[in-house]
Amino acid sequence: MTEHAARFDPVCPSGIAPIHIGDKWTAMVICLLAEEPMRYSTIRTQLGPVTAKVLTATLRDLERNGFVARSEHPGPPRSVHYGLTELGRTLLPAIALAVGWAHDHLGAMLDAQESYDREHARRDRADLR
Amino acid sequence: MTEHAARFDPVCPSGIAPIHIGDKWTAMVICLLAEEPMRYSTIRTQLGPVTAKVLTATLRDLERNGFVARSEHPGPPRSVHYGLTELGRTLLPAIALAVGWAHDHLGAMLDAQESYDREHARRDRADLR
DNA sequence: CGGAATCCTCTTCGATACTG
DNA sequence: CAGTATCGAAGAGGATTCCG
Repeated sequence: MTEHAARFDPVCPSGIAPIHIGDKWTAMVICLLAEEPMRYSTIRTQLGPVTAKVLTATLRDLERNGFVARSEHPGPPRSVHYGLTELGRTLLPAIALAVGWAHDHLGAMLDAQESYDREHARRDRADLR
Repeated sequence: MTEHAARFDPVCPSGIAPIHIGDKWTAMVICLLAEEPMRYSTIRTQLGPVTAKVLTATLRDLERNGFVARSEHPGPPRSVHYGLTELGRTLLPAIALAVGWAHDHLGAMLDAQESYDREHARRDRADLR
């Protein structure tokens, strides 16, 4: 079954959680490519709101680090496929750990933030007098 | 035995590796506090080249997330201690995984970078003609 | 001693428009 | 289709100075 819509929640915890892989879109790209090699425009569609510039920069960085391999098929219409390398697969446990941590402890972290912010809002109001 | 000099290699891989915990100094602070609670100035000395502003921001963020607890002992001279909470300790496996990954695969990643850069330096020179 | 205030630079991300 | 070029906004991190 082929998915044609974005597959990542816009409020996905990857921006909130304290464990990060690469930069903003890196972990999501790796997760996509872990299933199967994929062409540029497919990655773009699946990710949702990422600009071509940023996606290209992300893929270039992944390629430079040896995590993904790029293969160009001449056209027209031409297509460029990206796939995870063996080295790239070594990052999957790290992503799994990050997801697991978020599942287990993100709620506690958000509660702590709320308490902290509430406490310091009270202090700030008190400081005004 | 008390250490009075910085304990982190200035070229520590934590800035190069693709797995990050929090921001620049977060993982190192957590590693320090994992051994024992510590006062502000001790953390500062152990970390080495971190400014007061950035260390304070890092500790505030950790405190807000519920990862460290702050306890103030009035003076003079006053002292403020920071210690890991139970929630904070849940991040230790993530740090261990990051360190383990770097130990196992960082060399391969750096080799890939070198090949990539060499390859693209050749291409760039060729493109000039 | 443990910060806070201010100023600065560098990088990251996104929006937009254009191209082989 | 798979990018590149340019611009601008925002935040992270550091240097410096001052404070209770």
